[in-house]
Amino acid sequence: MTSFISTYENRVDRKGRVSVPAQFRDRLADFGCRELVAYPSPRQKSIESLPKTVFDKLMQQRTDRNVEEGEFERVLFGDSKDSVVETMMGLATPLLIDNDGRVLLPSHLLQHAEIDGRATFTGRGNRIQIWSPENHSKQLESALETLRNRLGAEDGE
Amino acid sequence: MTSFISTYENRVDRKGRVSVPAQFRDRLADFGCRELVAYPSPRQKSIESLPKTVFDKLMQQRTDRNVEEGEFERVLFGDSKDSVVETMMGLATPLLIDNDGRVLLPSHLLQHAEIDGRATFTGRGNRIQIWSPENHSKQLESALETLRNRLGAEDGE
DNA sequence: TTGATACCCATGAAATCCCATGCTAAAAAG
DNA sequence: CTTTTTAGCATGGGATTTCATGGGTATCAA
Repeated sequence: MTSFISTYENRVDRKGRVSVPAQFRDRLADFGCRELVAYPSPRQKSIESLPKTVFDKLMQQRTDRNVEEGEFERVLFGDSKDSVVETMMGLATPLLIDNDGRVLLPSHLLQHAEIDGRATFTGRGNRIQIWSPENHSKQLESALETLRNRLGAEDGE
Repeated sequence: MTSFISTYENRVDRKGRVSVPAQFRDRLADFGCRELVAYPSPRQKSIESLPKTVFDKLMQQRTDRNVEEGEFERVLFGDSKDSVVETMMGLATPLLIDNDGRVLLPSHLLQHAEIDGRATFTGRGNRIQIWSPENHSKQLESALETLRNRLGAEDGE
């Protein structure tokens, strides 16, 4: 299946609208999907998002498994181990893509990601991350640093 | 199994277009592929690229498996162990080959590889590298130097 | 009514398509 | 063996389409 790759920077207008990069919209269309589900990243100052169809599928599997296994308490009250995931569900927001290919980013997500004026969309395989350009650069720089260390600095060229 | 070999130097026009060498296009056709995925080499001032079909296959292995297995947190937030791979996904760009056999090189890749006016395509088996002619010569020279040292300067000339 | 959101259209810039040209190397003709 | 054709390919430029973006208007709820 197709995956989300590459990085794009788009403008957030005064109404809070941003164009989802056309490349990503095309990938979404492969899923038969015009909607994202977005939630704050717990570790980073970024927004994570999934195609709604993928998100729904995950939820379904999770529920089914608990029901099948007769985990009544877990179905009724949840599982303390999963509290992180369940917390995220409360924070998750569906992002409907309009006819012009734009979404409206809710303010709590904008605040979490410190986005103001410009937003960087970056592909993560089956996810899409949304950053402020500044925070994205920082993150990328440190990730590359880690990568270089891991590969080991060979020829300087 | 077909592979990319040999080296070609082509012109980058003012729109940022470059012809992909016909030899390489033919190899791509063997993969049933009219598209490359390009990303900066972390160690060198060059662009690395793979046939999109090959890249997709790689990604698919790690991407879809998590979804199938319902690995919740991993799908939602990614896996810190895989951060290197995810970083590369953000840096990767699809390069669509047009009807004239050309691709449009995005500016961040041109900058990374210090390409301006001319580009050197060089086969690396299953990959294609793209260099500025100058950096490519240097790299080649030092690679040969390394090779000579390794083999030892035994036989006279 | 007011504020927020969805829908519609206009615009400029950038990416893509399409066609013409010229170069080079191989093939054909003398 | 030399000269002439031919075909494949890289390259340039103009035309066309895609895309991001801004603004106006309709719709709905508080």
